[in-house]
This record gives sequence, C-alpha cells and structure tokens, in this order.
Amino acid sequence: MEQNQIWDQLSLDEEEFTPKQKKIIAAAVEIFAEKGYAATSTSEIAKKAGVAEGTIFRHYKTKKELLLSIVAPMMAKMIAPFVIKDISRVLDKDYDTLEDFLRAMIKNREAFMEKNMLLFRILVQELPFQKELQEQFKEHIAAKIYTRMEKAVMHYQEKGEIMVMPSKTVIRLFLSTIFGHLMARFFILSSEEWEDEKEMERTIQFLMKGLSPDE
Amino acid sequence: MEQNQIWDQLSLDEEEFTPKQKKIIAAAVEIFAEKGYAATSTSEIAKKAGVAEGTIFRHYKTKKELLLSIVAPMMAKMIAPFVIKDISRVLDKDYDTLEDFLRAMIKNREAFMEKNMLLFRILVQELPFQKELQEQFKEHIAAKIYTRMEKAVMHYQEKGEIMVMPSKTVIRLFLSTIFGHLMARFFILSSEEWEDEKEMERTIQFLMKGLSPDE
Amino acid sequence: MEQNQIWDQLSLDEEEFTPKQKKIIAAAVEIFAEKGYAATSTSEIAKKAGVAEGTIFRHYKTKKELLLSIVAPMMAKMIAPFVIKDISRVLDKDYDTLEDFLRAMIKNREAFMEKNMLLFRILVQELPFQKELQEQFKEHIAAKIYTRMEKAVMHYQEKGEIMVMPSKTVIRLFLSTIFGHLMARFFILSSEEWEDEKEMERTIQFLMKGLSPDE
Amino acid sequence: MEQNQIWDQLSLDEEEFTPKQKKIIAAAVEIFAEKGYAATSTSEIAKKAGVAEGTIFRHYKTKKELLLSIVAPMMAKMIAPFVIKDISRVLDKDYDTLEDFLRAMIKNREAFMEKNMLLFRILVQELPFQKELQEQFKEHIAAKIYTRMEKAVMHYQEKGEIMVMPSKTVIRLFLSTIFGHLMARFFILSSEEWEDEKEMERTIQFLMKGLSPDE
DNA sequence: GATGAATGAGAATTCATTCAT
DNA sequence: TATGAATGAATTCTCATTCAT
Repeated sequence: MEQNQIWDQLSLDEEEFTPKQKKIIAAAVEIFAEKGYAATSTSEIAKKAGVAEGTIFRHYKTKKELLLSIVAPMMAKMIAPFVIKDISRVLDKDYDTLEDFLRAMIKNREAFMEKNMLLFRILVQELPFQKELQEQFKEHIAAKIYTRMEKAVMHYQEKGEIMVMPSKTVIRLFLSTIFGHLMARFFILSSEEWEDEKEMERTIQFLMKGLSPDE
Repeated sequence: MEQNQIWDQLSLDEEEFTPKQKKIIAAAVEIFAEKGYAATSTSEIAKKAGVAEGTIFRHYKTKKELLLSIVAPMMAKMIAPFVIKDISRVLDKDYDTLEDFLRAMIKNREAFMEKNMLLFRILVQELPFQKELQEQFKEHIAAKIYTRMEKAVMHYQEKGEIMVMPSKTVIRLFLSTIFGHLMARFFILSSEEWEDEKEMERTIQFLMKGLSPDE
Repeated sequence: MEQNQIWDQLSLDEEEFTPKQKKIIAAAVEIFAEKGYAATSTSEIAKKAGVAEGTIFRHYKTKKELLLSIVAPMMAKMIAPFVIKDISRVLDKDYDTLEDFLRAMIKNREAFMEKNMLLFRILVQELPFQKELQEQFKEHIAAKIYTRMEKAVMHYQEKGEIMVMPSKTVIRLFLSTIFGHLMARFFILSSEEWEDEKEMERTIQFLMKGLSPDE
Repeated sequence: MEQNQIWDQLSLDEEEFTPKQKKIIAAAVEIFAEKGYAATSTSEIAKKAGVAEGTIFRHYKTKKELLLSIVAPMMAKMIAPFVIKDISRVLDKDYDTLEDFLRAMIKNREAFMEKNMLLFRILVQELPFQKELQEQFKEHIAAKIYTRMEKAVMHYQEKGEIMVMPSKTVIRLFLSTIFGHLMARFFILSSEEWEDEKEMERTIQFLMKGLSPDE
C-alpha cells in the first residue's frame, strides 16, 4: 500500500506534520498491520521510514503513543457517518425504506474500509490487548454508534419493517452480518471469489428477511 | 480460570506430560489469552507456572513452539463435531428441520466455547500474526468445516428450507451470525445483559427467516 | 598490552570508529587472545571496554561478526609484504643472494609479529574452528603467499642457491622453519632464553644449508 | 572416524569402562576435535553418544574433567617412544647414523599421528586455553622429550653429524621441521597432494643438511 | 549405573528510550 | 528538527550440573 493512501486514511495532510513524521506514521501503519504492535520494533519502523531511531521519539514520547496517535483519529472517522450531517441523511430522513437504509449503510462501510483497511486491521487486532483502545472504543465509538443505531432500529420498528425485539439484539444481528460481510470481502476472499454487487444484495436480503416482522 | 479447566480444554491428561509441563501450559494459556503471544515473556510464564525459566525450554525448543503446541490441538478439537459421529447426528439424520439443526449447532458451539474460551481467544487473536496458524487453519479447519457445511446447506436447500443461493454465501451469512452470537455472549456482554435461551431463539429465528426461500 | 598498540595493529585510526567502538575492539582482541573466542562472553568484553553490553551489538550484529571484523583486516595485513612494493624489494630485485632474502624475510615477519602478536594468536587459535576464517585464509592469504613464494623459490633455484625440488616442498620446509622460529621467540621462550641476533643467524644458516643444492 | 579407532587411540579397552562411558569418550573426542572444547555442549556429547545427559556427570564430575581424562593419557602416549624401551632403540644404540635416527623418528611420529589424529588435534587446539594442559605438557611432556632429545643431539654432535650449536636451537629447528611435516601431511594437504615416501626423504635430507657441520 | 526432568546462572541479543551534538 | 551513539533492562535461549527415581 502506498503512503499516499495511508495518508489519505488519516486525512492528516492539513495538520502540521513534518515530512519525516509522515513517513514514520506511514511506516508504522504498515508494520503494525502486518506484524502487530507488540511484535514491531521502533527500529524497524525507523528503518522503513528512512529516519533515525531518535526521530520517532522526538514526535512521540513512547511507542504506545505512536500507536494511539494512529488509531485514535481513525476511530473518530469510524463514527463520522453516525454523528455528522451524514447521519441525517443515513438515519433520519432520506432513507424511507429499510432496504435503502441498509444499502446505504453497507456501501458507506465498504467505502470506509476501502480507505482504511490497514488502520481498521490494526484497530481490530490491537483492541483485545490495549486497554486504552478498549476504553476509547467503548466510550466514544460503541456508545455513540449504539445510540444512533438504536434510534434507527426503533424508527424502522415503528414503521413495521423490523420485528419487535430488543434493539440490542437487532443491532447485534445487524452488526454481525455487516462485520462478516466486510471481513469476507476485505480480508478473507480474493476479489475473484467475490461478486461485489450480488453479495451486497444477498446480504441486504438476508438482513431484511431475517429482521422482518412475522406476518 | 482454574488449571483443571484449561487442562480439560486440551484434553491431554492421558498423554505423558510432566506436572511442571502441565503448569507451564496452563500458565501460558492464561497469559497468552490476556496479553497476546508477542507481549508475553517466557519469564512471566515461568513465574506464573512456578517453574524455572529453563524448564520451559526443556519441553519446547522455542516460545513459538509452545504457542503452537497449545493452539494446534485445540484446532483439531474445533472440527471434531464436523468430522466424527457427531456429524451424522448434527448434519445428516436426526435433524429433520433446519430449525433443529441450527439449534443443535448453536448449542454445540456454545458448549465448545464454554470449555475452550481462552484457547479460542488465543486462536482468534494470533491468527492474524502467525503464518503457521493460518496455514494449519486453512488446510485443516476451514477446508473441512466448509466441506461439511456445504453438504448441510445443499441438503436443506433441497428440502426447500434454505433459499437458492451459492452455498458459499449461505455459509458466510451463517457463520457471521454464529460468530457474532458467540462473541456477544462470551466476550462482549456480561451475563446479566444476556438472556441465554431467548437470545438463542432470536438468533435461530433470524437465521431461519433470513435464509428462507422467498415464497 | 596497551590499547594504542592494538590499535596500531589494526591501523584503523583513520576510519570512522566511535571511541567506544575502539575500546570494544581493543578489549575483544585482548580477551579473545587470552581465552579464545568461544570462551569469551560479550559481557566480559563490555566490562573490560567500559561500555554497555548493548553497545557492542550496535556496532556488530553478532559476536562472530566482531571476531571477523578483527581478524579479517589483519589477514590482509599479513600478506602486505607479499603483494605491495615490499615484494619488489623482498622478492625481486634487491636481494641478490638467498641469504639476504631470508634475513629480510625473517626480520620482516618478526617486525610483523611484534606489532600483531595478539591478533596473530587469535588467528592461529581460531583458524581450526571458524569455517569463515578458513575460507578467507585459503582464498586470500594462502593462495597469494604461495604464488609469490613459488616465484622466489624458482628464482633462487635458477640461481643455483636452492636445490631442485618441488617448490611446494621448499615452501613447506621454509614456512615450517619460520613459523617455528616465530613461535619459539614470541610464544614459547622468554626473552632471556632467546638471543635474538644469534638465533636468527642460526635459522638462516639452517635454511640455507638445508635447502642448498647437493654439490 | 569410527569408534574402534578412537578407542584404540586411548588404548583403554582393558580398564573398567562401561559401554556407555566408552561411547561418551568416543563422542567427546570427535566433537571436541571438530568444534573445540568451549564450543561443545555436554548435551551434544550425550546425544551423539546415545546416553542421557546425566550419565556423563556420573563418570566425570565436570566437563573439564572429561576433557582432561581424554587428553592426559594421550600425552602420556606421546612420550612413550622417548621413555620406554623404544628409547634404547631410537635414541641409543641401533641408529648409528643420524639419517637412520631421523627416519625412525619421523616414521614413528607418523605412525603415532595416524592413530591419534583426533586426540592430537584436541591437544594442539586446547593447549593455548587450558592452563592444566599447559602445565601437564610442560612438566611431563616437554621436559621429558627435551631431556632425551638433548642426549641424542649431543650424541650426534660428538659423532660429528650435527654442527656445534646450542642443543636447544637444534631441537627447535628439528621439532619445527617435524611438526611442519606432520601438519602438512595430516591436516593441510590431501593424500593426492602428498607423496609419502618422497616427502619423508626430502624432510630427512633437509634436516641432515641443515644441521650438518660446516666442513 | 543410568536416566532425564529440573534448575538457575549466564549467554547472546533486542529494544524502547535518552541525550549530546 | 533530526541524528545516531549509547544505554541498561529485559528477552529468548543455552548449558553445566544436580537429584529423585
């Protein structure tokens, strides 16, 4: 993966980053994703970034700070569609039918993954180990997403498109399916094995039917 | 988690293991599960096991060999229900209806998780990093499970209980849902938040409806 | 032996070596010479050099690399008199008589040993164990020295000062005598037991007569 | 090299050695000769000998004791020709001429090397490192050999076959030549490169002429 | 006598971090 | 800001040796 792309993922161009710092982040993202945080040495990052070992610690007090500085902003981006104007579009008005909503949701998440694959990988891989990430994730991500999702679920339940069931359960089933869809597409299956449009429709139909009220 | 339980997980009592060796494995399982393989030091394992550090290396040439010696047999156990007599029970004869099949499957996997939580955690956590595990997993686990599942899917498709759809997709949707179910129950939600019977029924209903043929 | 002298042996002053690195080399030379490579620990070297153990590995990836970095350049120096201008002086023109040649040779080797005793000791001691050294020695040292010596032998054979005999044998006899001379002087006998000038003349006479043509 | 031969070298069959002990010695000799004492681990010896690690220490309190138990008796054998009846044959009566004496000496040493190559190698390789060996060597070997040699030198000087020169020097020149001869034959040159009979004659001639009195 | 599990001291090497330049 | 030499604690692993069986 080229630097540009990683950089795009963090969308940090505008902020004041020295060129060296950018290289450090790019290198760290790649190696963290491949070998995991704990198995990555700062010297390896420095070498790949083409900077001196000390330079990393000029910008980040510790190795862990480097990790967090990488993952934290991507967590923020993860919830973007749930909190900003997008939300009005995705969750409130535009999507009259559940089907439209689901399709928009999946497409949105696919687009996100396309841009953030490595970062997402790091997040998923390190979440079990890094207490700090877990807390950030619970407080800022899970909670917010859950709140918004709950609204949407209740909305479509009122409209009679989702069966009556605790929203917690609906969200669990929904997220399992989406997560499985994304994993299959981005991490497990090769592109030849995956017919994008068709699989998306199948996932949508599965969710629609699975969540539909009993007649 | 007590040693006995871990031991039970590996079901290795019968083989010739030194008492010290058993302690080493028990300690390693716990710490690997909690902090991850890379972040676990052999000295930590030794201390927890109440053993000299050298003793670990008398039994396992390297730290990685210790990891593999722990995870490999549990992978074998993972597919047991898919390959032995159970399979006849689960996949072939007894379960006339899809619902029975799903219920049996979920219960079976829940029982498995109950006994193998830590080991399963290690497997899931290390799979992204350990090439050896990935290969073992692909060759011995994924392939076998997939083959058996495919049979079952086609069986219920013929019976008209599952819609016509590539079995690969059915399996993906099915496994996503099961995996999500197990993660929620064992790793995410506390026991108070989880009504076992009800959630199981909801998962089953979701799968049944989601996979049912369009009338 | 003082550092300066060792340093002089390697004649590496000019190259960019950290002061610490120089200390490491000096310490390593002394201990390797005394106890042998295998019996020398890096911690011992570090202590003697007044350096942290990690510092050694900043400059040399492995302990063996340290050994080679010490012995390799001295092997180069060993053949200097056989390949550079000295050769013209020693082997080609100036030394009309065999006696002059032998005397120059022995004096030259004695001077070399005076400066490189420790390094020479390491070379001789480790040669039986280190495959890398053996190869370097065969390819770069033995081959070159042999080639030049062969020329000189044939030269003096043509002049009738050395008997007709395979040059390989002459060289063997010659080197045995020189080596024995140097060992006696530098490693076996104390200075009181050794009358420098006289022993040199005796060695020369022994060689002259031993190699002289039958009348 | 086969065990029998090594065993023959030590000529220890008669003494009470358990079969395991014999295997240990045989294995140790081979590995010590190849990798050196310091670089050889007792576990390696045990494995090669096909015994348990502990067994070695049942017979030898320490690893060093094992080394000494191997080298010491071979040192004794080294001087055999100088101390027992052989001596009368070699040094006193039979050999009227220097030439006969030299030829007998070289042949004897060649025969010795043929039987004791590995042990000799160990001795030479470890002598620089093992103080105990050095002392044993100086006291028991060097001293005795020197004494006997001195007698012989004086004998042939009186007969006018060796020039007048300190016997110490004669011995040095003589041993250098013999040692070089043996090294070339046994350790440096391959058998195709070495014409046994001829090289022996050349060595003898070289010594004879080199040591002969000036007319 | 023989075993081999166990030990703990120490080996080589790694690594995050510091600091003078 | 950037460097990279230096550090020392920690890490993986080795090894001679012990000891209960």
